[in-house]
Amino acid sequence: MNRKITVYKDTNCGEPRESMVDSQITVAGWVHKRRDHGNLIFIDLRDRSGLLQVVFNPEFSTAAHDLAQSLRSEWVIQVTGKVVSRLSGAENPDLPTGAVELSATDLVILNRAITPPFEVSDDVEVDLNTRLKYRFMDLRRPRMQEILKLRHRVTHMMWDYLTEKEFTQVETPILIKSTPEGARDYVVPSRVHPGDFYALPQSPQQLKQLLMVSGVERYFQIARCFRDEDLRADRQPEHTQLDLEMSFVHQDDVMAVVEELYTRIVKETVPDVAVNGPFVRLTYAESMERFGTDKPDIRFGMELTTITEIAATSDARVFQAVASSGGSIRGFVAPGCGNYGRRQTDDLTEFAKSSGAQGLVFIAIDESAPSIDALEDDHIKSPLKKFLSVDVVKKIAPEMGAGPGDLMLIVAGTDKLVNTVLSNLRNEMAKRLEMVDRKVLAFVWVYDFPLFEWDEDLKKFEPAHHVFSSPKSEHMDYLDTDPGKVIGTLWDLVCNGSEMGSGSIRIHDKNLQTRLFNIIGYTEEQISDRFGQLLTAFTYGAPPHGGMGLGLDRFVAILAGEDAIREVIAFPKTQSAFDPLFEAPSRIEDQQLEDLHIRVVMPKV
RNA sequence: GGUCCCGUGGUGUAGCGGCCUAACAUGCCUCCCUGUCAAGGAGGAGAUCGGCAGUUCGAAUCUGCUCGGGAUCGCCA
Repeated sequence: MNRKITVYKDTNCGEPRESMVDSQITVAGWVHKRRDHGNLIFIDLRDRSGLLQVVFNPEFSTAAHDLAQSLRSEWVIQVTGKVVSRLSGAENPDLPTGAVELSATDLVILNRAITPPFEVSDDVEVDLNTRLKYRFMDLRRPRMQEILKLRHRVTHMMWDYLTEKEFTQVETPILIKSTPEGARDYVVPSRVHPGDFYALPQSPQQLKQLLMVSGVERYFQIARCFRDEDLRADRQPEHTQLDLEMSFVHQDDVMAVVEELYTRIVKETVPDVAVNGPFVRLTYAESMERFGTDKPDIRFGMELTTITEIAATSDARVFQAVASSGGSIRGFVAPGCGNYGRRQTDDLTEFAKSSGAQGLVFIAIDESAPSIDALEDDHIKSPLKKFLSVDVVKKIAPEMGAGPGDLMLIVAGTDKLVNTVLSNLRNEMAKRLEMVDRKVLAFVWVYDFPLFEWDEDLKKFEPAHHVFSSPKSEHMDYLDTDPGKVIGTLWDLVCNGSEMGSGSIRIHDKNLQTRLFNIIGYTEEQISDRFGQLLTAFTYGAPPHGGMGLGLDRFVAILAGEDAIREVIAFPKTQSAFDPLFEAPSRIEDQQLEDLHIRVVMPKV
């Protein structure tokens, strides 16, 4: 053993094995646990590689043993000694190093620690505020170390793979210009230009398109993006995305790159998780029809069925009214839930209402029913039973694919509402019925999104995705006649029901881009102020190009099996966008404000 | 901005109108202990129950407001 990792240690705690018995080693790390037997002291020493049991025995070194008595949790020490086999029967099979231990001859205390706020261990549940306030301690936990390493591996593979594919990484500025559409900007005052502000980028969108005009051809960046919007489990004010853009490509070229990259990452980082290949492809229309959402979780069935016409033939007023007003009646089958009691169905109704539904219609088919054909009145349970004849149920059930013992869940209303409610309800039922296989990653490309969405409140078209996406060439005519019908060359990558990223083929023509801005109601002034640089660039020879922005935090969270992205971010913020460790945001000095030409006006209480 | 859940020694929980001058586990401190690894044994310190106001003879326990955390709707091109 003649190696040296650093001046402080030549071996990592997690390394010693039987084969190293009799070697003289020096390790350094944190006191994980001490067990003091008086004349014999055991220390579990921890570094990032794992745990090693160190024994202080006065027979080998009284000095080290005496000093070891003072050791406490989380002290930082350096120990030299000999690797020895453990006494027979004293091995610890739970520890990779459990067959051996370090018989200490020298102990150096590198630093002491006050009593930690919580134990550095995976099995203690600690209040989130405390964890974040002491994030430096929280990150010592093996699980958090593992996540940090996982995240590193993912970004490393992105660099490697994209480099292999001849992408160039380019950094774009963090101080850019506010373009106040979409999310709220984080804003930075300028000292040099009184009254003027920079904004932090919501994404490097315009910059990467400019890089395409610059002839970079293949660009990527692990880019930080900022949005001043309310937080969620899967949303932080700053998040990281894999941003990439390619010239001379069509949709399939971009998808191929991302699909290969993501598949490779999943296979290498979480080999025990199954990933579907090739990724499923669904048009937006098909996804909405079958799942009621543009981010379908396809790990389970329970797909939606439309029964507007059949349901309208029943005596149920709700159904008749919705059908005649152009709404839809849709539902899905919860298999084996025909025996749900009042409490369970009430619960589901409540859930549906919380998603915006007026109500939830369910039809339960008793499992004693011999078949749907032989269905009798007694076999049916439903709040609308009075209005649903056996004949109507006999038509609805086969249409929806329900059999004896099943529960049909039906919602009526506007298309949008029905889809929202049913897709939420479908995910909820999958959770309740434990139909979700956590060892599966089901990737879906959802493509052919409409370019615009009609905003009922503002009475105008809004970009459904973003303003730079190219309309399908065959839909150009609709731009003037019926913008709502225009399909864009834009797509999302979805995994297990969450959006992992979105991409599109961009517009590279000034006139077309201007037409789109006009459709969503931007004035000439707004266009030149916010997008002038891009439009100008387009007049100097812009190649056709397209690309994607892919959420890194969500991807790592999915790989790690975490629900909240804050678990995969080293220093995240709380739901009120506060950092308990630094206590940011905070007041600044009056002098700073003065330098920035800023006066603070506090809100009235 | 709305709705819901949570807030008790360092940490995690119990208590949910008087039995609480607040319990348990763990951590912490002192002492004992040569084979432990959830070490063990003996002893000890430590919270007025997020804050404020109210109801009540009496509040950790009920009510209102407020602060903080979380989930979610709005929002997030």
